[in-house]
Amino acid sequence: MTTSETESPEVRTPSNFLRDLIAEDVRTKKYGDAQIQTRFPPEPNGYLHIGHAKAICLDFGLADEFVGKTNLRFDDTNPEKEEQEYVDSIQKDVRWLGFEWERLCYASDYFVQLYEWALQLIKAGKAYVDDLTAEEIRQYRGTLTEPGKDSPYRNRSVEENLDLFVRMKNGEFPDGSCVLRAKIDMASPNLNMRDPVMYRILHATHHRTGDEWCIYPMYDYAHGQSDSIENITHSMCTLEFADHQPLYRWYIEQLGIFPSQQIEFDRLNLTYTLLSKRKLLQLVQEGHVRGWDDPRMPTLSGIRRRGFTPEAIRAFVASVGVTRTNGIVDIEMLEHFQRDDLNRRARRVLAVLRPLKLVIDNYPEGQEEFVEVANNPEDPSAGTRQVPFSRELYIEQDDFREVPPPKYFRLSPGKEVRLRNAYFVTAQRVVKDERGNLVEVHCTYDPASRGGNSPDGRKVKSTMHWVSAAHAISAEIRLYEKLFTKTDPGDFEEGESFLVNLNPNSLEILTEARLEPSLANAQPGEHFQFERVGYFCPDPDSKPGELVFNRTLPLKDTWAKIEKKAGA
RNA sequence: UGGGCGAUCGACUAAUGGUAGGUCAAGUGCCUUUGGAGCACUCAGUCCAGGUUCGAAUCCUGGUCGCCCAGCCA
Repeated sequence: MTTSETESPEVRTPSNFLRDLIAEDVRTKKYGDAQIQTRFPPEPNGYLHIGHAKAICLDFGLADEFVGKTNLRFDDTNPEKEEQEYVDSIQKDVRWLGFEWERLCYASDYFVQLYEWALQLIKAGKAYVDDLTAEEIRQYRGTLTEPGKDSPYRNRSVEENLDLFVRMKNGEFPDGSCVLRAKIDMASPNLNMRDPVMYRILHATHHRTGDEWCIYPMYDYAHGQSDSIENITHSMCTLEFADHQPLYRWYIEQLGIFPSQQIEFDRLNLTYTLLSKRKLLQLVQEGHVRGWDDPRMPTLSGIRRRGFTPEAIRAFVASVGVTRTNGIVDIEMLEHFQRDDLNRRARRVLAVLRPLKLVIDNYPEGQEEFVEVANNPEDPSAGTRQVPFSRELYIEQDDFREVPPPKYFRLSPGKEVRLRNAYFVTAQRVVKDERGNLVEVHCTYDPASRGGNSPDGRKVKSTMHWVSAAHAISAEIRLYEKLFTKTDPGDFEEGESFLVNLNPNSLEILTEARLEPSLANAQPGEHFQFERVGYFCPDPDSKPGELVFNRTLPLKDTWAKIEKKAGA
């Protein structure tokens, strides 16, 4: 059993440069016998979105693969934007995605250590207090093509810097009056090295440290050292931080602490999707959506409410891979993995979104029976259930045409179709109201076709879903379309904003839907396929007797394509 | 026009000097008690120009194009 012929043809996801790099570090024992340690470092200033899911899968997934550990660390160095609400939602979302952290950390846990290291750098002549205003600092920084010039305060004595910095920390100075800067090189072609600010004065209340501090470290001064404190071996971040890497290393080298290494990868972008925390915040604050967890939002809480699953998201992330090129993934790719997942697990039910009464003239009045229906044809172990059938039913308005267009296989006068798992019916006549609107279709059924097959072997072109009018329950159905009309929501004319690309039809609410009675006890967190329609899930807005369903995704619709092609 | 990073089917991504392959999308057919799913097939790519080599997506040289950086945000 050792020949290559008997090896199982296991499916393996192709490698990527991150995995290769870590594997190489493990092989060469770059960190000795220490285990691989990563971290996921969100700033608690907003909700996590699908883009973060990629980072989470990489940070946790790769560590896991190499038998390492991952910390969840809140990068909470800016009290003005951060809130406990975000801290809570982030933890919930990471767990929902299926990951558990080794340690829960906060950059604010390291404020004392960071402060002491700042004193150390001042004593070493590597940092100074600068009294320049923010505007002056900008001017002194130079431009992309011109070098900056030294601040007049750059050569203060160590004693003076120490005194000033301690007084900064003690709250003797107002916001913005001065900053602590690293003394590096004002002529560096990398702007990040032109004496970057290490600390600024912010008399703000921090969500964890309260009013204990009035000076707060900048990202660059906090991140690498936080990594180092936690013995992070591989600190993965997105491409835009590549220019920060020299500074990341500079602090670690000057301080002589554990040499964590930063590695950058490409951020996830999706068509028709906005993944900017600032703009998502704007959508929420200005009421363009119903909240961070609006099912149209790309936030993890939004797509969770929409009915997306962690399994599908993880499969999607694995499939798009990781490189250093900036691209934009087709949203269809995400939707494919979600349909694939739900197709395997979602229980099938019959539900009519836009009802049209169908009366079976030759079915005995007052009679009812139950037909057996498979809960999931993809999974026989899901079993079957009994669904009530009677003389008056509802079918989908779209499933009947008085004048059928070419290739239309559904019900029309004189045509015979199958009611799923029930009987063959043939449309006979229609009933209209005084304004000429269709209100009922009358048909006849073939009693011999019970279960959905005719003993004479007769074939029908179409199978349709239905619900028994007398037994059906009603529900509100929320249909979602893309939130934006453009592939790139950030594409707009001068003087406009991304809001012009908002899709006015992104939410449609249906109130007439009729569902099979087994759905009466559906709970949020469950997933269903409404046969022939799409995947749906109960919304938390549901109340007893007042069900609300979200459409996660519609089923692929070949007929819609045919119709579109014919119309075009 | 300083610095950094990058460029493979329409999209994402493999091939690490040796047959340019996979997934999504698109299209065709088969099958079907979901016009779903599934199955089969098709379309379609190495940014450009030179060079090295028996052989280049890969190495070298020179271009072109794209993204990022001038917060006391992260």
